[in-house]
Amino acid sequence: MAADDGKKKISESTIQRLSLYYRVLSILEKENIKTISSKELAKHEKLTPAQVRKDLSFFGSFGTRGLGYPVTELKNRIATILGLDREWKVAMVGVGNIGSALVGYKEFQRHGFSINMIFDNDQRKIGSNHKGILVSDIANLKEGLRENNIDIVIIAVPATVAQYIVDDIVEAGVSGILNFAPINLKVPENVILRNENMSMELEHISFSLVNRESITATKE
Amino acid sequence: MAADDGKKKISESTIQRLSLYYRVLSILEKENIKTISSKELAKHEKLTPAQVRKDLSFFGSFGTRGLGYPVTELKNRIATILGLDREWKVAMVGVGNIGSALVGYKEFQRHGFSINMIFDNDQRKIGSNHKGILVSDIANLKEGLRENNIDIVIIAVPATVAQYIVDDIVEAGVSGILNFAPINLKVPENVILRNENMSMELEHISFSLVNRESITATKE
DNA sequence: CGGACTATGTGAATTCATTCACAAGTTACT
DNA sequence: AGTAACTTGTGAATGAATTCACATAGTCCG
Repeated sequence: MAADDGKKKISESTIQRLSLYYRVLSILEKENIKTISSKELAKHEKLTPAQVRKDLSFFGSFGTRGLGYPVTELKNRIATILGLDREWKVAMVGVGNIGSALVGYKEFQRHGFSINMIFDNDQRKIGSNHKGILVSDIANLKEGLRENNIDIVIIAVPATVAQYIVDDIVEAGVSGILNFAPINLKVPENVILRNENMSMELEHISFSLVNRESITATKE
Repeated sequence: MAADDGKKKISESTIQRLSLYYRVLSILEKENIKTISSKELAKHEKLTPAQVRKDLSFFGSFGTRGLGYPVTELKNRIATILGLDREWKVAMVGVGNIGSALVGYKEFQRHGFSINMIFDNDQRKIGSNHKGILVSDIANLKEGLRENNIDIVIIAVPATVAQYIVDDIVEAGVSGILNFAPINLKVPENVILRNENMSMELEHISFSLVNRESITATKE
């Protein structure tokens, strides 16, 4: 069971699916369901049972043959794997439309991400209170992040300035960044950068609708 | 049905990357750059030149050997492929934190997605104006979507009610749905459903940070 | 106009991810 | 205790996506 130090390469998609499992398991736990099979779990997220088992097997063997997986325990194990068993200190840079919405997004808190700093460059916002958090001047970004030991920064600023801000964040020693600006940012390779591009999903829908039309045209 | 005319199967990730190319090309066009090689294009999004060429080759051959791709033309071609050369009528369901932010999100407009209906169930919001759009009663969802020929609906409601709303949307004949609620929704297979799960990316960062620690610990 | 470059487009090779299939462990029931 | 029914965990097989490598086709410049 302690086969941890072997550097297995876990695929991106496996990690994404762990998030999904975690979500489902949380719901099942609330419904007081004690045990779930890979088959059932798979059905909840439209995956195959084999995939569920393979994903989990990268991290250990959590199930009982003939029975399935213990819901609460598996949920907790996944929480540990994903690092959700701790509180992450998060800062938001930019409280425009998106930034402001994310500060109030309950789902983040629920998973252990607590946003407790906000930065902006708008003089009208600086010093004001946003959902109980004081908005700091972005001029103090670097020191602010350092002094508060921020783990992760969420960037919700215009694409044009995002790179400058990232540079500061990196200099401040933060090594997890979630970027909402629609641009590809450069960071040193020891920094984890993930991008959230909301237009992309809409464009995917658009693509699918257009390509589906040939089928629709021939009538159902 | 009829349309099995040797249709190439385009992978999810190719489509995602087309969005990225589109984004880069738009910027290049503004910078008045006329031509770009697969190598340069790849560099902008940290991909390989071969991947860029392969992706594009699924849709035709747009480049000139020895020179590269014509920026504006390629951009327009991709727009056509992705269906961004038209105006999509979008409705937002739920104007809480997230919904409200997305209604004001400029990036959507820029890509041809114009949100021109909003639905909510909160009496205090119904009838009010949100960034110039009248908030309608969600009780009228089905008729509203039909009457206004909505193409795509964005769901930003609590997970607990999301499925009911999706059922209505589907019944209204809408066949593109972007879901922000953290739950897996069921739709008929002719409906395009995509999910945007913002916690997922944060959890990915969290995972990477935790797993990086072992490396950081042993290395330098 | 010709030769040196440059860069595409694409089958073939390779790498990576998913699914299959089955031995092995566990339960439930008689 | 024996057996039928489940379900995991995992190598092996399959399938998908990425990268390689090169023939092909154009550019550029003296």
